[in-house]
Amino acid sequence: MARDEATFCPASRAINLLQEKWVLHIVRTLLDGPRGFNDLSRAIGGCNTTTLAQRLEGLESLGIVKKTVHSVMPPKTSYGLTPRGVELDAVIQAIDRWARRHLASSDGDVPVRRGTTSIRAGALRARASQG
Amino acid sequence: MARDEATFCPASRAINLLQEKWVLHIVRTLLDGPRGFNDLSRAIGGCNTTTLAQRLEGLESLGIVKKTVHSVMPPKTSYGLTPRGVELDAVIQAIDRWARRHLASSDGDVPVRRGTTSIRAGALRARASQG
DNA sequence: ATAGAGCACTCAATATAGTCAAGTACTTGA
DNA sequence: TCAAGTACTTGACTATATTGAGTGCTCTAT
Repeated sequence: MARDEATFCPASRAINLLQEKWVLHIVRTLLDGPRGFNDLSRAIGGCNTTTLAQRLEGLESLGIVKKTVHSVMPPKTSYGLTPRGVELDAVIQAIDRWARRHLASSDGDVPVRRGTTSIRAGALRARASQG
Repeated sequence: MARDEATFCPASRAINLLQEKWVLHIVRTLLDGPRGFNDLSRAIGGCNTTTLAQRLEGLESLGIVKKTVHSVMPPKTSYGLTPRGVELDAVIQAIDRWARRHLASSDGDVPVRRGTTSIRAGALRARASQG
């Protein structure tokens, strides 16, 4: 899209948002219910706390995630989805359906070294060419 | 997800794929029909040719994009979606529906400096707090 | 009382991913 | 011959993500 479309087209802006690393993972995990910071971190796995804190702050500022600090001792935090966030369920489900159809039969031992599965040229080529 | 889930859960792997920068933009653009390299680059906008070439190669290796070299003079290349790629339409449409509901009313002048809209802490906070 | 563990982060350094500007090698048309 | 279009590639640079450690709190066990 041109600069104009990037800024004015809602779909483009949503894509820009969802393509941020870990955002979809966070939403997917939170769809199962609210979680504390470390709990969420473990559930997602692979995403370090620095990045997670950044993403959570960003998502909160967009009204997708709601941070709640419980006034108990010790003070506990929980992150949950707002109604706006819950509606991303449709996106996650569409991804899930696509994945079941097209990724389910692949073998599982993707050579992930760090971070997540990358599609950088060559990384998955040998593997993908099997299917 | 734990290392196991990251590798074995199809949805997680699909998310890892779709969160790669520009992948969703490429798919969305190609949904309208095949395009040549420069044409696609212009249509997406913002994505430089280096990254585009990498993404295209990765997506091709995953059977989502099909590269066709036409034997004309000068030789023209066109990138189109495979059936597997076309099925991502459901994901794009889900994103589009969500975007229309939640992003449409926002003002358009998102402070994009380079690349795409970032949700890094603070970048959109002031803006998002308006809605 | 002190140690160890869990919570929710933050920081600085480093690694990786993405971008920019330019260049390659080709053909077409003026 | 020159400018422009095709489809990329290269190298330098920058933005972003990750690592590993550390902070300050509380709770439980010894």
